[in-house]
Amino acid sequence: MAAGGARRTVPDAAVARLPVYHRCLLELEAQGRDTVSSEQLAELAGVTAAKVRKDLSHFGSYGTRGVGYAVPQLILDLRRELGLTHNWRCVIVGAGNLGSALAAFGGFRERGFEVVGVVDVDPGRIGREVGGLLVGHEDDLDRIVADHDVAIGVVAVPPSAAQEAADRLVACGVRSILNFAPTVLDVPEEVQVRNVDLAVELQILAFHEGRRSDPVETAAPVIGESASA
Amino acid sequence: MAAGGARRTVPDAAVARLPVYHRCLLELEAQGRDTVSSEQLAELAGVTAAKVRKDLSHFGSYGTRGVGYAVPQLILDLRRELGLTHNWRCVIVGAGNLGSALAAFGGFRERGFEVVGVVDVDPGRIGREVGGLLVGHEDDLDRIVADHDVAIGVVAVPPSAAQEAADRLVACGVRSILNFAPTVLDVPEEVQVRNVDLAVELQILAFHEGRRSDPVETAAPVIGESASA
DNA sequence: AGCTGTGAATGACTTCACAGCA
DNA sequence: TGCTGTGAAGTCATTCACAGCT
Repeated sequence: MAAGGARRTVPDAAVARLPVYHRCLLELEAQGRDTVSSEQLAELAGVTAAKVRKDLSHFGSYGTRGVGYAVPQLILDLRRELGLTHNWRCVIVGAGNLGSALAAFGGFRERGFEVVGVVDVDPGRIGREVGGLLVGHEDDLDRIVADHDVAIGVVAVPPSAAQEAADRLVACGVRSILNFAPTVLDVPEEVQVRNVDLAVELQILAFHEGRRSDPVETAAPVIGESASA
Repeated sequence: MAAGGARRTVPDAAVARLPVYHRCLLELEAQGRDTVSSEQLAELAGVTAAKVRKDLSHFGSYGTRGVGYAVPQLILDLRRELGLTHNWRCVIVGAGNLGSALAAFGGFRERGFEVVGVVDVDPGRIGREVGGLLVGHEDDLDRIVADHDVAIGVVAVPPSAAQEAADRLVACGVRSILNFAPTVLDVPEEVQVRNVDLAVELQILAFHEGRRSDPVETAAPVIGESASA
């Protein structure tokens, strides 16, 4: 918890936005822009200008007053801060629809992540090729993680198998897990988990959608719209 | 955002957790449990007991003191609150790896969502079958949305095509979009967007992984990603 | 002038702690 | 007794507003 850790403490909310800034800056760079103001970057990232400035100030990346931020420099700073100066190796557990789609997704490599293995327990899937990799057996996990110094495990199995998949990853020494299974994983404290539950995302949309003037048989009728950025 | 209605104003952070409670309760129900305490539900959902109680209190779902919450009743309350009393129709734009995986993903239907169409612009994909549906042309979008009263559009196209896909959905009358493209969509104020950028999730993991001395456990769903701009 | 960086103010969310009911 | 529901306190995050550099 409060164990004396890193000096620079960046709020979680800010951390979640840094990758978005990074993405926007790459676009700007591709367009040949060499400076950008907090307001312009905010527009691109879909946030407020004050947020951009405060977020960037957290790790002391200084812009130039009267001008803005130097795009290439800021990209470097963000890359360093996000640990993207080297590629992170990932392994995907589960070669079903989602796991295969993730393995084949080209967007990872160019953003600093390399999928070095895909494993499954289903013999019908083992040996197939997805995204240029052969699907291995789950027992190969240990070797794959060790051989490639894998840092991140992706859980893309059905919920009933998710905990076991996580246990295996943890046993192999993986300390960061991206979990697509609709289950809360039980892992040791030093392992960080991020959950992406697609149905949850849809349900959140549905919640807001339901509070418009929707023909759902709810007790309360139309109530003031939300929204406004 | 989320200025909120007059009466029941549920904080965004709480809304993001309701689907998780709902999911856990379904598990409990399947196990035959008929009551659950805030502490037990918290354990399952990976949050604190106080959070559970406060979240549930927001929409006046009353438990029984000394006992806990009645599982079936609470499921009904959550279903009503989340607007899951009827199925939501969704359409997926983009029949690439991800779009196909989403279309074939069985987990949606059982959680209240039905994919009624998948469209693409690539002639090579049109006509193929994914998840029991034939991939249609993007020009069919209008008809699909109208015919099935689609409420939610899923953008699963490359970033360069995402804005156009969103524009089309909006033009068809869709007011809720789940965006998997790594781009900030520009949509009218009344349209709500939730972004899921897989590379961003990995980058957030990498950030924490990069600060080795200070492990962090993160289990919170992504909030603040929803836009209304 | 233009725009960043930042304390101070505001607002949102979480946790505490306990009264009150079953 | 056990557990919920909830004000109050505390923590975290966002916005404001302006000093200060270019």
